[in-house]
Amino acid sequence: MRIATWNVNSLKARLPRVEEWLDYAKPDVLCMQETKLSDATFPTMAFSALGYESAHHGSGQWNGVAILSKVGIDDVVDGFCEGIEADQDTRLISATCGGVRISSVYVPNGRSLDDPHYQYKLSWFDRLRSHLDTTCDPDTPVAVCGDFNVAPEDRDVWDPKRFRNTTHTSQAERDALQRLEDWGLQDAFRAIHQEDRLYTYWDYRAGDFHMHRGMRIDLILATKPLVERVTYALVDRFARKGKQPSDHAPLFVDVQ
DNA sequence: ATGGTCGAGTATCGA
Repeated sequence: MRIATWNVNSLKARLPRVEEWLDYAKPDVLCMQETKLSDATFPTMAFSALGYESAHHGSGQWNGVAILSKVGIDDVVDGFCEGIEADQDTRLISATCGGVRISSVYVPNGRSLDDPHYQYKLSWFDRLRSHLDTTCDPDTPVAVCGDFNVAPEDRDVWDPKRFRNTTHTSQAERDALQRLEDWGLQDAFRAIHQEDRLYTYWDYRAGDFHMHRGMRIDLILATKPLVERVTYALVDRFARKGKQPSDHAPLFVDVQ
């Protein structure tokens, strides 16, 4: 089973590239973020034509998350579960696919350390942890996939010095990510790859992609019973090249 | 040393 995640940065702008990628990468499950679509404009038929069932949670213009699946898509939940303060944005959708509880997450960017969105980001992480506490069991297969807008370690950004006193690398953000790992999630990509300079996001500006100036902020976090089944993991840099790419590359893991 | 691009929508904001 191949589980993938991709921040597509507008599914309207990206649909041809997503269709192309589904055709050759053949994921069983694809989590998408930043669809920037309402549920009414989500291209359900385009994906069903390729053999995928889908679930989308979006309000249009900003954010928006989706799950595509060839292995079933059951018990869909939009956003945080009951009992947790509702999110102002559409950043989380969860479903059970092929026996795995899958979430597609788009963690708030944070903007800057003194911006209210930074506190929103930290609060969002804590609510995600509470959501997992309430809805999932770390002794079962769970995958939380998406754009976390946090580089877990300094080696996950191209130049750590440039990221001091900015979002994506601050201790509070990394602590929030660690609390998800404390619950029972592991970085499935790192289970396979220990090398540096492996990124998932490159700014459109300044030729950052070609200069290898990237960040590893898209993650597949998996519980122990799932991460033990991972046989292969890849960031598909090919999808960041060519015509009208997203600024993120897709990431996937294969599980036995 | 700084900024360099996209995509939202159609002036700027967000990333």
